Amino acid sequence: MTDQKIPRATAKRLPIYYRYLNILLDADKTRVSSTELSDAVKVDSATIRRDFSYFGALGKRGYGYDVESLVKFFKKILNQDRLTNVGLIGVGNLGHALLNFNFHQDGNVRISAAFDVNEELANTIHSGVPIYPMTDLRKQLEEQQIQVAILTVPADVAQEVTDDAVAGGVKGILNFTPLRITVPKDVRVQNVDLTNELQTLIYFLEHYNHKD
Amino acid sequence: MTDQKIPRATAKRLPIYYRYLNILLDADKTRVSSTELSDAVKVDSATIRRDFSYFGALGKRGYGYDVESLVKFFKKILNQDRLTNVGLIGVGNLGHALLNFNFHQDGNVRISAAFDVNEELANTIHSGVPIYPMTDLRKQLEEQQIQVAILTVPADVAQEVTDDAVAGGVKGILNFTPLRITVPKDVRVQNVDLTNELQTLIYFLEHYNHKD
DNA sequence: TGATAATTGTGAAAAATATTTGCAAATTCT
DNA sequence: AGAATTTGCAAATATTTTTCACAATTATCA
Repeated sequence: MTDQKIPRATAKRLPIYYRYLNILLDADKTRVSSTELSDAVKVDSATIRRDFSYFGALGKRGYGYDVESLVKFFKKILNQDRLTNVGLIGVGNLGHALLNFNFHQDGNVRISAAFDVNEELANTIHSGVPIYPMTDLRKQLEEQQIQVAILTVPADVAQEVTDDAVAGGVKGILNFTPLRITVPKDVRVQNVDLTNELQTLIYFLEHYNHKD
Repeated sequence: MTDQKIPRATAKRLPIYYRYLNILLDADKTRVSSTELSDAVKVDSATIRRDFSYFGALGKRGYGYDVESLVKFFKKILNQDRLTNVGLIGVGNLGHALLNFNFHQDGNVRISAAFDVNEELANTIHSGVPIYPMTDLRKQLEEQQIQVAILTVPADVAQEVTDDAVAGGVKGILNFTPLRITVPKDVRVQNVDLTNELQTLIYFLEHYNHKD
């Protein structure tokens, strides 16, 4: 919104930087150069400087970057400074695992509500997260002002559930279904298609014998 | 190996094409044109033809593509025609879910062995998959000729486990740990960093108000 | 203090990747 | 046979990402 468009490639590296910077912070390092970072995260130092530069001048020439302020900066950029509540839609196999999955290693993302069609699951609490019936999806999302949803429902209901979630105010969806859901253009979808990932992996395996 | 390098963007679209072609097949459609496909999968028809052309001349001018042979062809390309055995390393939350996860909707991928350090888990069977102690990792991978592994271990042991798996002959790793593991260049790693995906999603959410 | 070394930030070039155009060639359809 | 389709593909274009290269700035040390 405020800042200009950051390249997708850069955005994807931000969490990687952030993670390593935190390690440095824990190790009480006060400064770090792009070259040092480069070694650790396996990204060319020029690329790192370029990436950082999209956010302005974060470093000091002849010195490098101050670890603490860099962490603080990225914490803000990556919304790690406040809790983001996330809804989990579909408590099957995968959904269940994600309930237990420790998303908030660095303490910013929390699944605060889950939904399932299964009446028996509904109104119980799993891993500290209340599970609501699917019929309450929209209402609960609205009430709890949840803007991010993880979609782990069967493919055949993916679209209708999505529509419902969007109606409930969701603006970002982490989509684990193999379906390419359709959403209004102000809603962002990030697809995580595990089957697809495996297939692509196997494809490359069979057809090339090298990394890239 | 045999075929030349296919662009990553193309490779990622293959499963999408494949999925839709199967739908056509089920609906007893015998032919399809790139234009028709285009509508369905939301990819420009020229791009589709370009994509297909990497694999040779699959269609007939003036006619289009024969659905059945196309499906057959992609089935082979995507290794859907034979079972790929996969090892699951680390039966924690996520690992457990993946054991149950129906990877082989179209019947080609099967987790045939799982591994965990937990002595109590080892030597039991979960969801029909035998769980071996981590100490047997290399041996079992070798014996069962497993070339693909799903890595769902804690980050702090990710690298050593990887080394072990690679020693056991693994050529492809679906890496769920947040660590960027180091492997020989003939081993391919596909990273699935859920925390990262969520963070990136949230980042885009906060910073742009449009899809792309 | 002044010289030397380190390091950023960034314009511009280069490289990599991906899409689109345009059309000859082949095929079908009537 | 002639019109209408539709592929396959070379080449052009567009987009995205990385890298180069160096002035500007700051730190460090003799």
